[in-house]
Amino acid sequence: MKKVDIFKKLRSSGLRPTKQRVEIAKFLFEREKTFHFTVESLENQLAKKSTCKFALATIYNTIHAFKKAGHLSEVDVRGKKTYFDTNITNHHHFYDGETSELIDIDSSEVVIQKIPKAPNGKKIKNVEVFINLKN
Amino acid sequence: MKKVDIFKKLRSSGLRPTKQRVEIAKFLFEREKTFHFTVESLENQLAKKSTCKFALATIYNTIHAFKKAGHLSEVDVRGKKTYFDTNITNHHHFYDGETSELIDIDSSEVVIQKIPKAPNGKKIKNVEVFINLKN
DNA sequence: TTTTTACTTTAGAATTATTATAAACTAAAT
DNA sequence: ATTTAGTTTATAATAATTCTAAAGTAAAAA
Repeated sequence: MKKVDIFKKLRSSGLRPTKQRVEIAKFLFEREKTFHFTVESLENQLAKKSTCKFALATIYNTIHAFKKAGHLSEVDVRGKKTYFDTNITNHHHFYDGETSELIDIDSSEVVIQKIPKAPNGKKIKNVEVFINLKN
Repeated sequence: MKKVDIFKKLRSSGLRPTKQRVEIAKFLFEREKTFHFTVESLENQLAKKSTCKFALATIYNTIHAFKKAGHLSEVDVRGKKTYFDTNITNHHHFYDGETSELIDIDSSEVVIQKIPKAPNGKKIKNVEVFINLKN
């Protein structure tokens, strides 16, 4: 992902490209593969990688703006912390309860043959499959 | 569910049948259909239905013991509160984000044709399907 | 029974993740 | 250069949950 795209992501999220936000955006989007993170893990890694400081509130605000703009998705995981995913395509997850680790499953890896129809007046937004793992 | 079964549930969860615990167990298990609840909703309903008082800690402790013993399951839902389910069979859920409502889907209503194999050294514990709803 | 022991309840404090606030700061428009 | 509108930050507030320690209760022992 190029610098230009980082700026595009920020603008399309309604965010001015400040030092902190550019660093966050680069950290999230300037990589080959998508990944999962929590605000806590993001804070730790930013603290290591970057020279400037980040208030927690800044990280929360930025992440939420990205999410609202569709550049990040949130993953349903049991537990206290919220998990985010830079993979915004339709996909599924393995979840390893022992390590609290999430692993992406490509949409094509799961085929659902039968599904109930939505209840009265509701429509199906999307279908998410969680495969819980054990040792 | 008979009184005897309530006591069985308590004992198998390692809990002495105290007044509070019996009331909680009756409220959860003495009904025709399974249902979903949060600790907050449970507290409210117990306060209405019952004569005795319940400390929050008692509700949390009791629920956790039931869960540990397999008499309750926890549902993965995005959000702050934890949802519990008295349906402990393998099943799936509709989730209505607008009303925060969970609806059970019987296992037989969903047929999965293809699924990836578990990663290195791990096994599949179970597969949960979430159908997110919109209006 | 009574006594003893181990487990329980409870109110309130502590913790954890997250969100709100308001003062100092900075980017962009004028 | 100055103004304006948006930002960062430290800290306070909130919300769900867990911990704690004192007072209470069920079950076991005598």
